[in-house]
Amino acid sequence: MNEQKYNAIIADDHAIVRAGLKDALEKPGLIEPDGIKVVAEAGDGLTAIAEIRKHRPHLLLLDVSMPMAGGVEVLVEARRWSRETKVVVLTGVSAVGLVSDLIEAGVDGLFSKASDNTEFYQKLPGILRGQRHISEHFLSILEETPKLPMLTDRERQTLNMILAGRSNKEIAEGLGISIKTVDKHRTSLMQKLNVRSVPQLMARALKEGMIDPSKEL
Amino acid sequence: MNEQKYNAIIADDHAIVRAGLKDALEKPGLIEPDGIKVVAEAGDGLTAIAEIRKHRPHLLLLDVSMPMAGGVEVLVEARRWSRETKVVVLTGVSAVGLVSDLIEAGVDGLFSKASDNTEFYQKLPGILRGQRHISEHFLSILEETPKLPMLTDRERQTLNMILAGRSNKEIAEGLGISIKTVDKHRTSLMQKLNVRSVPQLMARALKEGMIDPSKEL
DNA sequence: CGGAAAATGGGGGATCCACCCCATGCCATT
DNA sequence: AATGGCATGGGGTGGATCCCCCATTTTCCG
Repeated sequence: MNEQKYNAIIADDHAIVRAGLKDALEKPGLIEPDGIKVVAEAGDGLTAIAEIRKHRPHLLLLDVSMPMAGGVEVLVEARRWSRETKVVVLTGVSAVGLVSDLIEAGVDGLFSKASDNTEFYQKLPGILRGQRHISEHFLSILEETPKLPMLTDRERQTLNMILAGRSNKEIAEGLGISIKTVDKHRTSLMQKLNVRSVPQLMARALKEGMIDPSKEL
Repeated sequence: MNEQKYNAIIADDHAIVRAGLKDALEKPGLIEPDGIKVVAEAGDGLTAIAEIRKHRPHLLLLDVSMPMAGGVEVLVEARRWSRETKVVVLTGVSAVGLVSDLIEAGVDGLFSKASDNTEFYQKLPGILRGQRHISEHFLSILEETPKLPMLTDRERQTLNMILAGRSNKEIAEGLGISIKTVDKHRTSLMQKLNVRSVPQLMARALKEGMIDPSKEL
């Protein structure tokens, strides 16, 4: 019979990812000597929550982007119904807000889908025994981004107009100030965000999810 | 000994997906009686293209959303350098423009990451032998025709790198062509999209939803 | 085969941008 | 009163861009 010490639930909207994770978990010797039994899978957040209430597993492998309910919601619900379950989140996105939300919600493990799996394999046993591990990648992200609240009013205004595709001259006319002043704000912006061109600035702002379409002049 | 009849390259920005796919491909009896040998993996588009030029494999498993170069771009480049390679695309998104682009570019197989893998496993052998299979899911999507401006291969390639925040010079180096050619593609792009600057181009691409802001570095 | 479209690359010029210098006010906190 | 941050501008330089002109080759399609 199976003498597996731990069981787990996998929640991800991609069947291929679930298959790969299940294979890794259940393979004896890779993570646990006897493997980890996968008792349920879920392709959306609501199913994930239902399965957690039903099985109350030792481990929940969770994707952040899922239909019906995202990573943070499922994490909170998992905590409500199964306090002993260790929740490990795998994410393909590294938006600052999401990462800090997950950590504040008390996630037990946080790994990037893009990075090498060996880190994931190595840390999982410790997490099952009560340790906590956040991938360096996310820690560095959190440290490198107290830059957003450092934006001044004018800089934020300018940034939003840049993201709307307006040129220096158009922004100057829109805000009723000189082109040189806009240039100054833009230069400060780029320094604070550590970029060297407008396209890079836009790409960066998009990646950080700092879009605010509801700003008026 | 391993007498594997086919070899393959896997391109996906998520290591876990690559591991799962590699496992499935190489497992004897699941897809091919002797399994399919995975000769290389790539985590971004440029690496994928380089590996294709190097190995010229029978099969390329390709993700659509990757850093440096997206699915369509890699597909086109794969065709350029290794015409006999069968290209099978796995996608988590089902944007109409993307799907039609892939089909027009001559993709050999198109499957959804979210759907069950059995369809993928069953159809792969036929694709390796010259058949073509587009998942029903995408065919139904194509019924509702969109109308996006017709972009050429190079233009689309250039557009994606512009959206990543790269300059003319960086794009030229990345694609191995002259700055002037990149400039020409960019000019054509802006004419077709009716904009007059890169920021406007990016803003437009945002509005049309032809960009994925939630991408990891 | 022939033509069209795409891709490649170059010259040149007007404009814009990135980034340095500088100064003047206006506020806050100290 | 003073220091510092923010916002406002100007001058100037070098580089990048935008957009014309032009040419060649490759590729695709009827």
